[in-house]
Amino acid sequence: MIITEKDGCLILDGVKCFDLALTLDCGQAFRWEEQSDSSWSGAAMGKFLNIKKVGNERFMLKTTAEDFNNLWRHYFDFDRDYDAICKKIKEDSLVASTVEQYYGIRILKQDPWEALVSFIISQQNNIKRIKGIIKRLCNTYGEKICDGWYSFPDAETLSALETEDFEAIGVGYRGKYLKKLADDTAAGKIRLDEIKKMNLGDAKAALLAIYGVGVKVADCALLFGFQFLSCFPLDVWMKRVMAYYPDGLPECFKGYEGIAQQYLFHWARNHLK
DNA sequence: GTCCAGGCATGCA
DNA sequence: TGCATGCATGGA
Repeated sequence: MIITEKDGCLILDGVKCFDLALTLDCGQAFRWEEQSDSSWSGAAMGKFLNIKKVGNERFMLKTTAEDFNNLWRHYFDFDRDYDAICKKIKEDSLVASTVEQYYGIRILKQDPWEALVSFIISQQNNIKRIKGIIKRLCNTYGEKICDGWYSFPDAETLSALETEDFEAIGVGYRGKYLKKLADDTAAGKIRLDEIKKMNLGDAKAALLAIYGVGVKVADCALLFGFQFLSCFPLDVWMKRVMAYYPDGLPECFKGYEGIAQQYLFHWARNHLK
């Protein structure tokens, strides 16, 4: 990947396996919005970013070199060889067809807190409504980053709310989960930074101990927020996909089950309605 | 009107 | 690694 600065923007060349719509709007992150010029705007880690595909393997990012190297490079996992991973998981015939149809899905390295809160909201909910709730949460309780964009509110901020305040932005019965999570995190009873240092088994057990977090929400948080690429979340769509794997997951997924899962998830939502 | 969505806690057997 | 049920909300 070659990085050049131009007119206050960054140009990335040689970026392989990166489709903006498939990566930013595939149900792993909920804050990215496509703009009228087909660029994508979003916020993460307290920063705003606009990114646009401007050529073959070429992208233009409205950000600084400093923020790119400190944050976005890691967020998009640009230093991981996704082509090699795709080649490996394509040893499975169903994944091979999904990768050819939807080539360019990457797993984002999101902030653990944002991922955990987002996937608690996601339970028994649909993606369109999840995005609306999270936008209201950020616009109401986040700090302003730039015109129209707010940070994801931290635990201290949310611990000042009551359950009714969460319900007022449309989270429904999940309000009591968020209230307790915010309180316990702000008080230091839940330490996401410590969970991030654990092995997968311990990290999953720690997340499952949180009120409102079950197996599915824990797996999504671990995959999208704690960088455990071997997690394979089973939601209602993936349970339908599992009919194609009566003998369990193929060996070629090993270590990258979560990436295979995201291709299969996208395929299922489009073909198994 | 009914059904469903990136499910979970609770109570019961 | 039991199973049934209630739960908030809004789009299809």
